[in-house]
Amino acid sequence: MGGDQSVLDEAVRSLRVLILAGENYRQAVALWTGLGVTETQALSYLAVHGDLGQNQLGAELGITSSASTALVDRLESQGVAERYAHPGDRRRSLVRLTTRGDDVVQQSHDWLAASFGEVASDTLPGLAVSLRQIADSLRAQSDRMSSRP
Amino acid sequence: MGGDQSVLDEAVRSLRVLILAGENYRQAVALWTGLGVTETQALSYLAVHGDLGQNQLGAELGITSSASTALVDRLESQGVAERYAHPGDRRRSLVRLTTRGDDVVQQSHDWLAASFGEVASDTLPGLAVSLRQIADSLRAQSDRMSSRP
DNA sequence: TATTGTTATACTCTATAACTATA
DNA sequence: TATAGTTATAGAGTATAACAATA
Repeated sequence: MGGDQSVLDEAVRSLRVLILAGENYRQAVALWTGLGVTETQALSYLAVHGDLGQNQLGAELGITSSASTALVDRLESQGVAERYAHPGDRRRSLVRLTTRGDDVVQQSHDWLAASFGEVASDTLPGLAVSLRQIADSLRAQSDRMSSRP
Repeated sequence: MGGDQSVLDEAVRSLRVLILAGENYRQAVALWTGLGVTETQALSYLAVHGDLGQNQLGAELGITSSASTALVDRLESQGVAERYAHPGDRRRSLVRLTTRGDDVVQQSHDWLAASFGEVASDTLPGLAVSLRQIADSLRAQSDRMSSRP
């Protein structure tokens, strides 16, 4: 009867709305902090993955190495992240959050936490797992798409 | 013992990763279709909300009315959406997807559907509800943030 | 030779402000 | 007067390409 299909369609629709809400959230955080959208994405990546090489960070964000240079310049001038030397490879700069960058991340953490307010607390652990599975699959899917343009 | 807190923290972390994956997905769709990021966001909004006024669409995307004009100009020149007259208010232009715009949405629908591949099918209906709840709360939260800058 | 990052230049997209047309 | 959209101009952010330093 196509029940499976309509269930999947509904899930896709919800995911689409969530992605749009995430992009809206990103703009709101950027507006709130006075940073740009890409800057706040970078802070979020650094919070999740820990310190990254400058180009590695740019690759995660989908920008070129020259744009990465400009991005980290802005992050440093705004005091939310900083370069430091890679131990053992003098070509590389690693990037880490400053205390002020951590503050921004913590603030956005609280805002994200509030968005779970309507979710029943006993479903939260399973939901966290599902969100991560979707994120990982979506990332893999996007990378496959990008690799054959 | 802080168990509730750590469960919530883990959920927030998963949501953060999912938002980043969504932004990565957006870039991949833009690259694949040859459209810009904002264009593909607009197509997604039109798919979810149905036809919208030009400025209304821009407001959803967080851009100004002049940027909306330029955006819809691009959507039209690329053949994925089109203006049509509002019946009864000659100031307004409504925007709708073209057949080609629908094709883009359908293609991205399939990509999104694939990202549910690792989710157990019996959890899918409840998951769809949770995703929508999170999206709605996140959107409301972001609007609250934006209204006091 | 390959990799990491920087600089110079051009392009795309968006914001601000002034304007037209309609309600 | 207020609203929907357009145009002109300026600015932010990114891409491309050429380059320097290190592996």
